[in-house]
Amino acid sequence: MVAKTSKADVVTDFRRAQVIAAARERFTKHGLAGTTMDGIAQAAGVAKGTVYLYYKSKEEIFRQILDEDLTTFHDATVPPLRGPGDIGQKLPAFFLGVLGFFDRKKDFCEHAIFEMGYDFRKKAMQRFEVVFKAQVEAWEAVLIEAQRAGQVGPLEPRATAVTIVGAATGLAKQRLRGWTSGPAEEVARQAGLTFWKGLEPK
Amino acid sequence: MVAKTSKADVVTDFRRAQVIAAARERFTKHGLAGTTMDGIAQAAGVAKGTVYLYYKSKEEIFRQILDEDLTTFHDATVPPLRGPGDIGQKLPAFFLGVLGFFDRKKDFCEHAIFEMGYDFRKKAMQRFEVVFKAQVEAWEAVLIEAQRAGQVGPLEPRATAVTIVGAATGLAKQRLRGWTSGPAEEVARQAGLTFWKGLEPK
Amino acid sequence: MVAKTSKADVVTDFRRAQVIAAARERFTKHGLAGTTMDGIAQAAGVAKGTVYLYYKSKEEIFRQILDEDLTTFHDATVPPLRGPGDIGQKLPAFFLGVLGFFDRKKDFCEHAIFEMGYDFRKKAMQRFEVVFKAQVEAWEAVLIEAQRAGQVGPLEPRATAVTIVGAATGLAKQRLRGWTSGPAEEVARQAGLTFWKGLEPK
Amino acid sequence: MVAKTSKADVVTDFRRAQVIAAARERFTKHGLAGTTMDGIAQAAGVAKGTVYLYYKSKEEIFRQILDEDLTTFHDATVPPLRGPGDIGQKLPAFFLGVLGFFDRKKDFCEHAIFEMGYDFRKKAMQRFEVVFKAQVEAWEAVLIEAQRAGQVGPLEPRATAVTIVGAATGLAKQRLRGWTSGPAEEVARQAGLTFWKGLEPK
DNA sequence: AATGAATGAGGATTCATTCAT
DNA sequence: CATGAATGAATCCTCATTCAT
Repeated sequence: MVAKTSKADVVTDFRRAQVIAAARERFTKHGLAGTTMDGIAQAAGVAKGTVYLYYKSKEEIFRQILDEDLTTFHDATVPPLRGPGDIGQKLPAFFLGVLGFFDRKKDFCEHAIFEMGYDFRKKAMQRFEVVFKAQVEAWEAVLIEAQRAGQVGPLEPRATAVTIVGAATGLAKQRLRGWTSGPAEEVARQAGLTFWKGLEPK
Repeated sequence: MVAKTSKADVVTDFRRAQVIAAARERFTKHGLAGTTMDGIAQAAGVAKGTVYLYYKSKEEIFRQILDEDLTTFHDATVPPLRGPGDIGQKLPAFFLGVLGFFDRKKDFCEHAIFEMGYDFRKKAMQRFEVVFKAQVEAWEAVLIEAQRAGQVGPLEPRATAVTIVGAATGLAKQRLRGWTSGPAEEVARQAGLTFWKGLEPK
Repeated sequence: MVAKTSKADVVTDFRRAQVIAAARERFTKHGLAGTTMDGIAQAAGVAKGTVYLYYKSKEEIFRQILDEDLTTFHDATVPPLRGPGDIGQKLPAFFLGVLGFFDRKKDFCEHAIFEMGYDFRKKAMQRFEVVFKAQVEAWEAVLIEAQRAGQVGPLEPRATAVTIVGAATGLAKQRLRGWTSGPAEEVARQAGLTFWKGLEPK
Repeated sequence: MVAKTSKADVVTDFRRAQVIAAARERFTKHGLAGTTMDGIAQAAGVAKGTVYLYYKSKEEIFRQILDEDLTTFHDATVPPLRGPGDIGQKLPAFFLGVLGFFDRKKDFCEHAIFEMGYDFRKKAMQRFEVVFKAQVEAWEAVLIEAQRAGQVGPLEPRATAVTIVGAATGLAKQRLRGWTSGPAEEVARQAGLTFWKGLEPK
């Protein structure tokens, strides 16, 4: 039997997308605390009550946006590490993935990541953690493999993986703050080089 | 003649410290928005009105904590870069400074850095920016000098400085999240090595 | 096509009237400072938040009441002076207009006129001033015209106008205080006579 | 035995005067509600607690000022009516007394008279009432006497007295508002004339 | 399904008054 | 007597959530 998408489902999907888009815009502009359900409803062009038909609380809306973005983030950074290519290629690619994501989501992340309450953040961060851990593990695997192949020196793989991932998000955050301005590609290349070649003169 | 501290001054200092300590604890547990003046007062063991005798608003309390911490942060990370020592020493020292600061201020920074409202954050971030910029500039100077002395290869100093500073805060943030657990010294050493030696085999 | 009043408009009008009526009552009983939004809401039989749906602050409510009453006041006293009739008729009519207004608005005016805060009053008084000035000017015109027609003696029109207007409000205020009790008509007639005939024996 | 004024009494009197003077200034500038005990204490150059040593509440301070001023007001307006002189002299003299009082106390009255809360005003107004009633009665006596002597026409004495007193305070209030600016003497003379001669041509 | 009016708990801030020193 | 730190009740206003239409 063929999966059937009823008219109701279409409407529901449409409304949810409408609300999410509006909420993203508001969270972006005003932060989590500064965003009101009124604001979201208005931006979505529906009545406040309607928002509650599709999401049962402000938190749920926020969580969904976070979920979506984290999935995007994961997909942009982890799978490539599992593919072919040597570290010299994977380093800048990874940095670019991270920087690119934050550049694109700049608006939202600017507030979103940083503005949640206690319990709320705890849950949100667990989700972030999953992605970061996946990145660290992917890098760890890459480094172990590279060591086996003699492509890198005798560094501790776990610690190095953490350093790389930390550096990537650190750079991204600095870009969010506007402290680094060049094109993401150039920054990613440069950072990749620093890690790959080190600072020591040859 | 010796500077004289009146009894009133002592009490004032004591109360302010009391309030700041309490506020730090509350901001830590509940975030900026989640912290109430009632909560701060209670944690400080005084009446709500008393808090207002020493700070005229929640924002002022927050700002003071931020100021204190930023000064500490700056002093722990920038001056050492200006002192003697080669990059191989300065790298882990710098990482340790950053990690150590966030480890110690973990409580407060956890929320503080990331939770302020729109306009509010703008101002707060300008203060953070000052410290980060100072770090970047100090590193840039170190790298230029090192290049002149032939101690490092032909990397672009500014971009490299940004990478180092970004990496340091990135690592610190990961520790805040509990994603890296070892002693700060070890992490700093490891990260320093990665930057210094690079990943390439010799 | 006939102007259409939507149901929403009707409800809005009703609520606003409800709030204004309640506020009038509270201001009357407790004065401006002594009236709380809770009190107004309660008197209006709605929740506090509801009041804020229709007026965005206590001040706005107060201002609206003031505006309404000042318009009424102006219309009851100034236009008649511009119509036909000699001073002997206009005097008691004017007194009656002023007394009647304060009698009717007794409740509110009792406090309203006299109880606003510093800056606030300044603005409110400018509005009052407009009405009083209009009265004075209307009287001045009446007196000048009457002099031209030889109906009054050689008094200074401006000063006399001020005296008449001052006397009218003074009388009204005494009634508010309960110091004069007779019917407004009689008081107005009597005062009109005093001004018209003077105290001197013929 | 001679009344002895102990040193304590002198200090007490001094302090009370100090507080009253300061309070007058603050009430004048900021109104009743806008004046804080802190402000009064500061203006008096004593500590807040000290104010409470001499007056047990803000209301009591206010009441005392009112009492003082009302006594002044009474003495400036009522006794002269009982002295010799015809109505033609007493009218401008009375107007001048009223205007002069309000001119001098302008600062304080501006707020004081008009800003008290419900119960508070009730009491305050009873005191005002006493003075106004005394004025009305004094005028009534003057008019009755004058009628007996054939100096005025057949007007109703009570109503006329009310009109005169109302006019006087009305004029005074207009001056407080700044709507009449000339010298008090001239305004009083003018108003006296209007009442004495009436508006009718002779 | 959609609406948006109504709700009321919650929070920052003020200030008259008290009381230990 | 004098002080001024401490108190906490009181008030204005916001906004997430509900529910009758």
